[in-house]
Amino acid sequence: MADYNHRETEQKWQRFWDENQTYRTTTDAAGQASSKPKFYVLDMFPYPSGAGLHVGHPLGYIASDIVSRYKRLKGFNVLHPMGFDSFGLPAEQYAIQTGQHPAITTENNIATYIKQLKQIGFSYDWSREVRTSDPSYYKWTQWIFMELFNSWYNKDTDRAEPISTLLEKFATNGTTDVNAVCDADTPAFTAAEWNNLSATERHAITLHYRLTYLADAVVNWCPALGTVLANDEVKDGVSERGGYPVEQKKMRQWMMRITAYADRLLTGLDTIDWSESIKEQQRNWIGKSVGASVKFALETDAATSIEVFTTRVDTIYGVTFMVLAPEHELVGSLTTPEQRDAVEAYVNAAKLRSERDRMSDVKTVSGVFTGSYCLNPFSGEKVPIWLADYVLAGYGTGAVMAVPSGDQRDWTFATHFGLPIVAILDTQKDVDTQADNTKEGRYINSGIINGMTYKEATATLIAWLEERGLGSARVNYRMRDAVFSRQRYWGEPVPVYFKADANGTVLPYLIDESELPLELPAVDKYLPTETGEPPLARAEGWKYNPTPNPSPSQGEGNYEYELSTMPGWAGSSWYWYRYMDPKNDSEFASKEAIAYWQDVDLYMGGSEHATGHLLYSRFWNKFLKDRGYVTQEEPFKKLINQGMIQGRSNFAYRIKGTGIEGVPPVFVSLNQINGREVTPLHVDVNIVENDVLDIEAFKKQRPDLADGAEFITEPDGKYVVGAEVEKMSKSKYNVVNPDTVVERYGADVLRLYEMFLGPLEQAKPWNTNGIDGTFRFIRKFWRLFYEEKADGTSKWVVTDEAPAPAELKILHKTIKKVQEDIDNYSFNTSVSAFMVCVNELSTLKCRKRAVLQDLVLLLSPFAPHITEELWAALGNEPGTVSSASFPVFDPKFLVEDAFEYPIQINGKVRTTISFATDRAASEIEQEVLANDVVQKWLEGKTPKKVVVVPKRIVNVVL
RNA sequence: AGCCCUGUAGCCCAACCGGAAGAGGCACCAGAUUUAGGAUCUGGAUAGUGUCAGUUCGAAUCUGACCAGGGUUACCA
Repeated sequence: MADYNHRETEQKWQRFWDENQTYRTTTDAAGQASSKPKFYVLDMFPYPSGAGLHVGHPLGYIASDIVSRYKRLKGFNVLHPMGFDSFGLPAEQYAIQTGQHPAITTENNIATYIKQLKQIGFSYDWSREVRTSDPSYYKWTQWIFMELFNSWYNKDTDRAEPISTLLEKFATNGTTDVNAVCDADTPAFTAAEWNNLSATERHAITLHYRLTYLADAVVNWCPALGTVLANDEVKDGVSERGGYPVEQKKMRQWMMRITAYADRLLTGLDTIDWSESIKEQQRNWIGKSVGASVKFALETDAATSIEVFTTRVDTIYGVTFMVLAPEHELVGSLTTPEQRDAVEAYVNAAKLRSERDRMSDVKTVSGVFTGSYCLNPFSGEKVPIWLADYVLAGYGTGAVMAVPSGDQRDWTFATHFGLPIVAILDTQKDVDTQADNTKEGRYINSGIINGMTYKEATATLIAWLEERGLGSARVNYRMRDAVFSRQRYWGEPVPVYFKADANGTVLPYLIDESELPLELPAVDKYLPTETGEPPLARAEGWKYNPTPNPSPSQGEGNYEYELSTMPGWAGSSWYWYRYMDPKNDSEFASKEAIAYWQDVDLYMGGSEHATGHLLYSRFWNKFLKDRGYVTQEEPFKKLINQGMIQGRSNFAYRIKGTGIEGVPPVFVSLNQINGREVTPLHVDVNIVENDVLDIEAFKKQRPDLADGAEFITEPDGKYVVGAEVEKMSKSKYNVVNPDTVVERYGADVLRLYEMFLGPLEQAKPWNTNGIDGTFRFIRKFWRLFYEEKADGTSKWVVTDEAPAPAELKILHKTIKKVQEDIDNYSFNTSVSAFMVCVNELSTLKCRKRAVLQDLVLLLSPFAPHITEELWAALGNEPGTVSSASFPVFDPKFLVEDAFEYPIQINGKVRTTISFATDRAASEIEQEVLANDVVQKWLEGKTPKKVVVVPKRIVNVVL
């Protein structure tokens, strides 16, 4: 064997692993899975985009693969799968442009992905691969949808229950005992009333309770994409994908009652090991506010009142005006004839302002008086009612009791329109210059709460309100129910059809479970129809005919299916269970498999899913738990967000005034610019090495820029480029493809180098400059085993000699460090620990099998190919390095007899003295003070204090 | 505007519960080897930890304020 050949070796082992299914995880459904403890390592579901992987994508995969391999060596039964979230917009957009079926595009993209992933040597159990767009997978996504449809949320038991328990309650006691999360306009009725209803009437009522339901919702409609978007798919008023404008539109949509779980989604965060920033983002998204709702009756109509939500009911005596959202339903009836023109103008202007305008313009104060008044329930004072667009129709009740002395927005509004400002706490300061939202002090100008503290006042006011039916304590959430419909083709069909009863009322019904999966039909085009219906309306003859066959003569059958499809997050909200039992055709995963694997121990992925996927998955998981299908309340115990890998762009500098009409371009090297006016132009980072440009390659690649160009180089003839960190993207010519790196340096080097770049969770730029270091490391490691001879051949030099203490010390120091680092997900430091180890063993010329074999095992999670090769060369069964045992750290090899103490005088090191590690501090102190150097510094004085820290330092304080 | 993360050699990064600022890598310089380049080996130089205070015998580490960069949310009553 000559010098290490990574191409040959890596391909050999990748083939071996494939053929021998080395990483196949066996959990047999019988439950006797394995006596080993389980460990589930999961990477976030990738969407297989057409561009393939760039060098930033594998970062998290490498880290999770290291953990997987490490845990296997540590005796765990590891589940480490990979699959594809393969429904989605890009394939569909491509289909619209080219007419190619998205399934074909998706298939091709996945093939590229798998090829790239396999090249990096990941230990995925590919036999468990799943794809959300596969009918055998989405059968179960549809099944879960059906379960949601067949469930309601019982607030008394605080969990989801089958709809049957609700029907029982209706039949025995009507709505009296029902404490459910349901629509706002749900009617109340008695058991007798219920029992007299027709089947369709009953069905209509249950629709108010189901965890997925149809509603006319104001949605984010994106005309360019032809679909609605969830709130988390809209960024800055434009679509996250594509950046198209989004407008508000009322449409009939399937909704998910995630708000039923708001509180559990919030409290569950305290039980999981996720980064504080992600948890905080989820908390903000859920947006729980504890407060009260209060009714303000109208001055002219005591029967009608405006309800507000407030978190500071204690400030109610400071209310000097009321503000409604321009969309508020009472606006019309509240407006007096004198104000009508002004109000209408304002409401219309607000309607025209897009979400985006509103957001970009938060400074301008605007509003209009309706002319009407309501009454403060406590003081009975007249409160003028205004409209302003700083009040959001969608939050709380769309109305705010304005307390200018305590709330800055109210203060700004009051000041602008000359409304009164009344202080209500004796500690409030300068309410003439700004609002003061303190809760300290005692109330003034405040009727029944004068002299009370915040706590006393709040309790008193709420009790008073509840007694009179004028309000109550209330919790409000910012989070809304999630829109579940997408007017798209490439997604899961919703297993619902619509049927009219004798009176012509059309209601949704689930298809029969035996008919799952409801497969996506073929269509002639992937666009909405001319009448604006979703693409599925184009499917010829796509109608529901329940089995056994209905009689069409009676008007049965040929029912319309739901034409919208599910959103991207549907398939990814439960996929980790499918990996547990991916081929199961009778359940989404067997009870035994779920009981064994339970939950994900380590979840690796980007933080961009903070409020989308990670919230929806927790929601569905809680639902499945409630219904008894899964065992854990939270799906992902530990979450790590790998940092984004940014691009590092390179620039060539063209002197201004050159490269235009007849003037040939002149490029000047970075250090030769000397204040000249230059235009920086991106150059492909792949033709730059250590910031030196390959001029010939540049000319060839960009004749448009460099044809006939002159290059002013450094004195040594090199053209040095500039560099800047930017997002990795094609347009910036800074994309580095992992395939290129693997070809040149090998997968092991890529893996090591990606980890070596820096802390996993930190964002960092990709810079190929440093990769030579890890490349040298791998070869140096190889040379511990094979020595190169003068004639260029290599010789196996490992011996069976007993290792020396110094060698064992190096080994065990490394075992300890690597183990601790992996446990802390600090992979950059373990790579350098390996470098130290190999450097030290090389210096000692250590060839001992007892040391080197353990080192091979230690390194195998990071560099699986070379270690597999050496493991076999050491005489072990080929292909078994991943099923061996991790070397055991033994502290006895690290024991030191003596420690060289730095001796400080007043914090400055003046000398060092060696002491046995078991010397008592008092003895050390005496000897230190007797030391010549110390005596010299003492100058005969007695030290104030002597600090002796065992095995660290001695400090003599004068 | 709020919250979170990060500031250590030319660059990427280490330094545990405060204990001699440097482990590792890149780049750079010198030497050895080599026909040359590459590769390899040996040796070397460079920072006082973003700024200012505080706590301490002792601060890169803890606290506070500020500055810079990145992320995230955004009128939530």
